[in-house]
Amino acid sequence: MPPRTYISDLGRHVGREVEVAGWLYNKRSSGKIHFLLIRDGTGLAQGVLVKAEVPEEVFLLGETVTQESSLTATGIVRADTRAPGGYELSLTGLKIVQLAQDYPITPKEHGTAFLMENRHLWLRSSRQHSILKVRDRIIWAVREFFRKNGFVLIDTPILTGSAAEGASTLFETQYFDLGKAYLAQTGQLYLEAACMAFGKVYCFGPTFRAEKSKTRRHLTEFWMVEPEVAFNDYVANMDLGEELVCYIVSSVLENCGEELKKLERDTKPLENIKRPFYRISYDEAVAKLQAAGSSITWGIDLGGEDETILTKMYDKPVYVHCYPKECKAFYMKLNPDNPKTVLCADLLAPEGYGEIIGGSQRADDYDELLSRLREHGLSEEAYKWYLDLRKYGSVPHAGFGLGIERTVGWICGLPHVRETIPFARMLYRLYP
RNA sequence: UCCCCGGUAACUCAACGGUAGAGUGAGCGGCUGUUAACCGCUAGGUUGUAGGUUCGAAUCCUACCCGGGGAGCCA
Repeated sequence: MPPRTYISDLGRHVGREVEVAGWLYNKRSSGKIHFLLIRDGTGLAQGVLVKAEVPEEVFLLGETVTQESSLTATGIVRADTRAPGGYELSLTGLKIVQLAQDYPITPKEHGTAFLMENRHLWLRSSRQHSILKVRDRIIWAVREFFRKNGFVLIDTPILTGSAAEGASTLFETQYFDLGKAYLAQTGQLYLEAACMAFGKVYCFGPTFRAEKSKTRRHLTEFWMVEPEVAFNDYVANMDLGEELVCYIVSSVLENCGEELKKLERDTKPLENIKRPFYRISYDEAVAKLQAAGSSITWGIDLGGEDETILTKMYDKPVYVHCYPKECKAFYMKLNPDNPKTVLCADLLAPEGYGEIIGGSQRADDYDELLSRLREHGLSEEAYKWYLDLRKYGSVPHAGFGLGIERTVGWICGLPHVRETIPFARMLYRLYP
């Protein structure tokens, strides 16, 4: 029996007979010669089946085998520039593991609604394969970055007893006899507790928003990484965000060149992602937007259109900091230089991809936090433990959340976040 | 929740008040180097649902259902 090999390793076996195991990606035939395009998850290889060179029954299997049938094939590895992947197999044997019938996704065009309905199969196509490999790399880069920089991973709860950011809509469930529980929309409050224990911490997990958002930038379930650092102010927080984003981008450029090429992503704008990024205050942003014709007035949040206008003025990500406090969550620290604003900073990705980071320095004074809780009409009892953190050795601290799917979408140059996660959860999609 | 767009063959679309059609996929046949292979033939439809207007509706009107995009909100 020839040795089993992954397609990505074929280059190490030129001239020798090997076995590959996978699925039929596509097939072309010319009567006395079949071209079987085989994928195994590591790559694509073309198997060439010549009538005169194999037993009759093997050649017939080449006619029978259908798109996405599972199979094993043996053959001699040859370098050939005509073949996708650079190597091809002169087939000596072929076995069908299971014969697929009427595979719904053909090599021709399909609409996204149909493809999303067949997401469990769509994952097999090369474009989706590339996107999810970039996602994998981004997640590894995030974990590497925090580990190298001395952060401790803290897993925060997904089931919580109260809303973290108040107004947003939460997914609700009944929690035994203790009443309603909610799916977490951030791990931040728990992370603040952990950063008082460990100094530098981060959490990384799924987060849930029951908002009825129907846009290319929203999912109801998405992944967010959130660092929190004791003794950092909002400026150091922006520094950390820049370092993280640069680390992610350079890791993708270094390791995913092939994937980005398949996605036809122009890597020039990504190669430009180096510190420092741009930083402007909310006040400056409003002035620039008004000059550019936006109808924004001081005191309201930037709209999607405003973000697009703003990011197109810059060739790198841009931080917008110190928003009016009315736009932002109760836990953000008031700006001592202008108490109408808070010490926050959102990072807008270039090329119109919008907000990928939202962060702030946190309110660390007991009385300030208490009055802000009351302003937002939140229960003091539910936040007792959170207030405790301001009673026992409170320190300045800051953190942010980075949205993984938006980051994947930006780096891959995709029009919609639904392709950046294996199984997207959206307003009208819970299947498959 | 609001605004805009759409729903015709398995898929992508055409037909725009007068006999529902093409390409792809599927099935059969041909072809020894194909690259979304190519060539020939065949099968495949209660036009999202329910009502209405009309001699006649895929087409016009109303309601509903299902999707897509955007607003708000956010990562």
